[in-house]
Amino acid sequence: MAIIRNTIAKKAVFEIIQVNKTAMSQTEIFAKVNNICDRVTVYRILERLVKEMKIHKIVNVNGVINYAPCNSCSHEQHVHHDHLHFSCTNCKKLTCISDNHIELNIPSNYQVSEVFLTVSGICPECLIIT
Amino acid sequence: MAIIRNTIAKKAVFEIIQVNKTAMSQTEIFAKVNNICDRVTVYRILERLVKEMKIHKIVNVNGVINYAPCNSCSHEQHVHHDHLHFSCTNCKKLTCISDNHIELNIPSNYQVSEVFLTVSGICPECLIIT
DNA sequence: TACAATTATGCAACATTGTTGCGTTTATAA
DNA sequence: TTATAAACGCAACAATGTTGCATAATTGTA
Ligand SMILES: [Zn+2]
Ligand SMILES: [Zn+2]
Ligand SMILES: [Zn+2]
Ligand SMILES: [Zn+2]
Repeated sequence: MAIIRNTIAKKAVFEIIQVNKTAMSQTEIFAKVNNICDRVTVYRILERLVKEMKIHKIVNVNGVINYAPCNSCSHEQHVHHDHLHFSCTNCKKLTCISDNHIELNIPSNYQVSEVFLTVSGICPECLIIT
Repeated sequence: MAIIRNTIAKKAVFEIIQVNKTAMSQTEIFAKVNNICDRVTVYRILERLVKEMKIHKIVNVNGVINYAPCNSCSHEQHVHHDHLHFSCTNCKKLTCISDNHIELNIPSNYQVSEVFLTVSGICPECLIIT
C-alpha cells in the first residue's frame, strides 16, 4: 500500500538538499523553504525521504541531525551510507566524503546495520584561509 | 591556575560512569546520583571530566550525547578516543569497543582532530535472545 | 468530472536535552 | 582560620524534535 505523493513542499525540500554542497540541519532547510510549509511538515518530509532512501541522516558531533542526498550511499547488504563525513570545527560545514573506502573489522558477533563515521577537524577550504 | 576540586558529586558521577559497562546519557547518570546534586551540576561535572580527559563524549545515533570512561582512549597525537562504538537498536545500549583497530585513509588535505565512529545494529547479547 | 480513500499539512501543545546568569556555598591552600 | 576561587542550586531560557487532531490536498476509479 502506502502511496507516495510528490507534494510541492516535498519537492522543494528534496531540491534544497540536492543542490546544497554540504549536509544541512532541519533548521537550515526550513530557513530555505521560504515558508512554503510548516516547520513540522519539514520534519515529516525529511522522515519520508529517509525512509524512501533518497536522503540520509548524519548526526553531527554536537548532536544535531543533518541530512544529505543519497548520491553515493551504498544501500546493498542492508548496510546503509557507509561513507565518511567531515565536520569542520571552523566553518561548521558537514560534508559527505564519498570517495573513500572504509575498512572496519567489527567483531563478528555484532550484527551491523548502519555505519556512522564522522571526523572533525579543519576542512581544506578553511586550511587555505588560515 | 585552575585548581581541580574533587567534590562529592563529582566523585559520585565519575564512579557511576566507571562502574557502568555501557555509555550513559546525562539523563541516565542523573537518575543514578540519587538527588545528590542538581541536574545542571551533573552537566557541569561532565564537562569538567571531559576536559580532564577522564571520560569521553559519544554522540549516539539519535543525537543524544553519552559518556564513557577513558580507559582505552588514545590521547596521543591530539587524536582522541579513536575507537569504535556500537549502538544496539534493540536494547539501546551504547558500548565502547576498544579492542579494535581502525584504518581510515582520510584525504590529506583534511586536518583531523577527532574521530567519531558508531555502528548500529544488534549486539551479541540481543542476538542470543532472538 | 466527481467521488472516495488516504496521504499530507497546519497548528498548538508538549517533551527532551542542553545552556546561562547570578547569588550562595564549599573545598583547598596558605 | 581565613581568603579565594571553584563548585553549586535555582530559575529561566533556548534549541531540537514529537504528538494529536482537525483540515486540506492528491490520486485512483467510477
Ligand atoms: Zn571549514
Ligand atoms: Zn553522507
Ligand atoms: Zn542489544
Ligand atoms: Zn568510547
